[in-house]
Amino acid sequence: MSTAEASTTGGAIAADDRVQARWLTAEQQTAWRNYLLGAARLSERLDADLRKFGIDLGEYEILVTLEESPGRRVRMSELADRVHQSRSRLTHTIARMEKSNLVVRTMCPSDRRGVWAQLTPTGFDLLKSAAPSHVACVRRNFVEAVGEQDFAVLGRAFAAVLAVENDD
Amino acid sequence: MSTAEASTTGGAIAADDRVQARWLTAEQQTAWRNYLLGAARLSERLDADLRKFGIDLGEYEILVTLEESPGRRVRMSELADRVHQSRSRLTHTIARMEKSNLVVRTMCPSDRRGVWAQLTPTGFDLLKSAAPSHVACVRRNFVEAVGEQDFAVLGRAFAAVLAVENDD
DNA sequence: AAGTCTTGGTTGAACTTTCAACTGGCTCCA
DNA sequence: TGGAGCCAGTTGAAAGTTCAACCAAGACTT
Repeated sequence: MSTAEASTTGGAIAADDRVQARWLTAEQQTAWRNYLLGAARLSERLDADLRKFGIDLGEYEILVTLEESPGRRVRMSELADRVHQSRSRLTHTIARMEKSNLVVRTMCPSDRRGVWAQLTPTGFDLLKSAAPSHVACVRRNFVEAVGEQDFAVLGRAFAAVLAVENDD
Repeated sequence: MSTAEASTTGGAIAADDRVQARWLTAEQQTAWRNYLLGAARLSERLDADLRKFGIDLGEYEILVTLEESPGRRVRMSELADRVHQSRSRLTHTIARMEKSNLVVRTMCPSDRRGVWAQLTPTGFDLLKSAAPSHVACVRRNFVEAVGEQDFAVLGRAFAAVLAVENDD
């Protein structure tokens, strides 16, 4: 990177207000902002697409995760991790989805604290009908927009983000 | 699965449920999921960092945008675009920030429909104190995790996402 | 076998975001 | 000059998310 310049991840703070720290270079700032904006737009578009089927991306991810799992069911806390939602949020979300008959909750026999979220036939049908449009949307707005090469880089990049050790 | 196989952006749908469509390859799926998960984790970490200062990423972006603008003020609807929030959401957010004295709203003389959101000295001070930690957090969890090279690619990639023409 | 600690999950209230309706000011054209 | 239509911004209720407190069951310790 070139030299560290005073700015607040962006514009210039008046000279006498400069702070001692390593800022981002102009290029890095641009990249960062492109990311912020691009990611926001992308999820807007995916949500808009899924809204036709009455769900949002979070719920779609739940359906996919369930569908992929043995018996089409997953325990709540594992599901929470896999779809990166808080336990509490997942409880509420699954409650809503249960009302729409997309999933059902059943007690887990081996661990009586546990609860399985299970995909229903209705949920599976919804997934089947939403998937083609959704995948097309991801391809069009992301994979193809970015290009195969860069898309692969992007995959690595976010794997690296995940790998950053963090004192959570 | 390696080549484009029946799946719901992910796992296998039973053979007799296959749908005609171009799915993602296994590598593309992995990349896509890394992105979904990585992006979620990243914003979690940035939010956690900013929470120390009593704001979230959305509010931080507002502060930065204002700070960078002539007179440290921007009209509501332009601000909404620049921080990719809906007009309505911005109204509520700015209302909250006004209560904390981070911004003030003033009538725009040239267009009497218009409203300026203006950064206050308090808001500016908060920005100054939050910025170093925030930027460090972005560097650590994103720029450096990903590496200079790939980070640049990422910038291009999301510019491409933004460039996808869309019948909004 | 009791005591404590941890884990899995839910609850409800507080807070934030979305959605649709609405006010009022600008524009343009007859 | 007076609509018709559009643009800027707000409003309040509904929907969704977060937060902290909670209950119940497993696990570990003695």
